[in-house]
Amino acid sequence: MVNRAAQSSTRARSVDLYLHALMLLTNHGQQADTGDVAARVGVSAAAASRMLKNLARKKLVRLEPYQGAELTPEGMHRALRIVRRHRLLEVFLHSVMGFDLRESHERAQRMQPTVDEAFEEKLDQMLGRPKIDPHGRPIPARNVTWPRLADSPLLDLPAGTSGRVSRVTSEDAEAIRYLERQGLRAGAAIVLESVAPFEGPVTVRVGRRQIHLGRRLAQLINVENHPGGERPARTRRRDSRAPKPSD
Amino acid sequence: MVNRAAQSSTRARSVDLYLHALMLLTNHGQQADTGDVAARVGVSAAAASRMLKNLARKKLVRLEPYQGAELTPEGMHRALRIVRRHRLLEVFLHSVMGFDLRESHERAQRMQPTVDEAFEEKLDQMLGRPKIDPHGRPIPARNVTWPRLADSPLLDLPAGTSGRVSRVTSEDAEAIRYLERQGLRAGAAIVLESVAPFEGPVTVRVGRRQIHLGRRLAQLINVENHPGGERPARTRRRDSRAPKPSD
DNA sequence: ACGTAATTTTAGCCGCTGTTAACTTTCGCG
DNA sequence: CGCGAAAGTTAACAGCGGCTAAAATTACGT
Repeated sequence: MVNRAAQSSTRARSVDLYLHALMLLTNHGQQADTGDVAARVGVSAAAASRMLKNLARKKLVRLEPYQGAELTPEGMHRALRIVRRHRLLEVFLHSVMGFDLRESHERAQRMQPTVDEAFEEKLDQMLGRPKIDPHGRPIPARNVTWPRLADSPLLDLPAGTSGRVSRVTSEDAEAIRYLERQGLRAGAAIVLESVAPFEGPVTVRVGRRQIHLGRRLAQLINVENHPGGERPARTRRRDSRAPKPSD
Repeated sequence: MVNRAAQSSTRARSVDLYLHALMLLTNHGQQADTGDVAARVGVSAAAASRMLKNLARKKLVRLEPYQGAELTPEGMHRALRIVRRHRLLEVFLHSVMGFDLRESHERAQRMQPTVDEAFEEKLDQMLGRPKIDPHGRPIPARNVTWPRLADSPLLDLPAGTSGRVSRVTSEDAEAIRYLERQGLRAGAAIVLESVAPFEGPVTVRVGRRQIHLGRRLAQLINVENHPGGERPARTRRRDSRAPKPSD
């Protein structure tokens, strides 16, 4: 009748936001500076500065005052778990609940602290152990490593290659939507017809349409690998509709 | 790129816990006293006392110091919305995610603050607008009123009546499980054979089994109404498996 | 009826995380 | 090279919500 023990954990929420932000800001090797972190988390620079110091004290972050911060291996591990949960939530919110990308992101943010081991596992299972989120970004695996995705950036391929779009990865909803309207969505058959030199436009064929894209947009497109010369015939990915992410 | 506005609400969580507790403790008319509230929410009496004062200041609760408290109409309204969300979450967690009753309850508690209008509606929709939670308790309707349930407590019926179990309502998981094992679960055909006088045992028939129940257990059972003399043939309710609630 | 036990309330404290305002460090440019 | 703006850090404060301890109130048994 008494229901102690029911209240428990909504503890340690905001730490997660900072780790998540750091992960995204530093995953290409650089350090993240306080301002960027603050902006990403949505708090004042003062708050971010202090939190970074806390995280440093907890050995989750290596901090060089006035210079920047980066995750320690320990912090990286924690952050990957957070990213995994966040992206699983996004898949759920988008594909199952039907929220658009922006809303899915925001709700995932809010729901994050309610996800624990068990929930994460059931969610993963229920969603069919997705490898990518609704933005086309990879979802860290259960062992908290990045999954091997069987695709490559379109621009890494030689002209003439044909394949199937695996995902369109961008934080800019407009960009995704534009490509979407051109038929460039996950699953679409595509032929890379030419790549103009000097950062010039890229020409691709989608169905019977020929499309010219700037490098920035072309960069967003990934195509499935088809190791030998076989037809691209693998299972098709989740589609990515709707607007504005940022994750 | 900056993602302000993403952080927003996990605000005002614990208030909800107190309102929920008050709703349950007072819904039979009585006042709730501080100790009960504290126990239910799982905090010290001091914490509960102060929170009750806050709620009184906000006009959500009418408080007689040292005596007890009850919800104002406004508070009742808020509480009903909370209960609605809690129970929808329980249905989701139990029926869709597969958590047992106890876990569903605890998780619902934690997830509560992440549910807003839109989420509530999608959830309700996705679950087929359930009228009862996994404990057999009614889920307040969208307009925040108790739903009319087409059933009656078994003990309100005259001996000889037959019907179909609509729900077994209890906070005691053991009780539910015991009845479960006797075949007394939602959907089961049941005949009320006799009710012994002087608070004596109740005899029911389930299938070809005859079962004798104490009044306390018998009280938990509700049977569907079948207005005229028609066979009970309505759509079967969700089943209620698993253990320990408290909600 | 009265004193003691139980309950409730108040007071004071803590930790967390946000803010603004002042101070410090860095860095680019004249 | 030095200076001022920009970026980062520290300080002081706020509000929430928990806790314990002490004070206040109520309630009950003899």
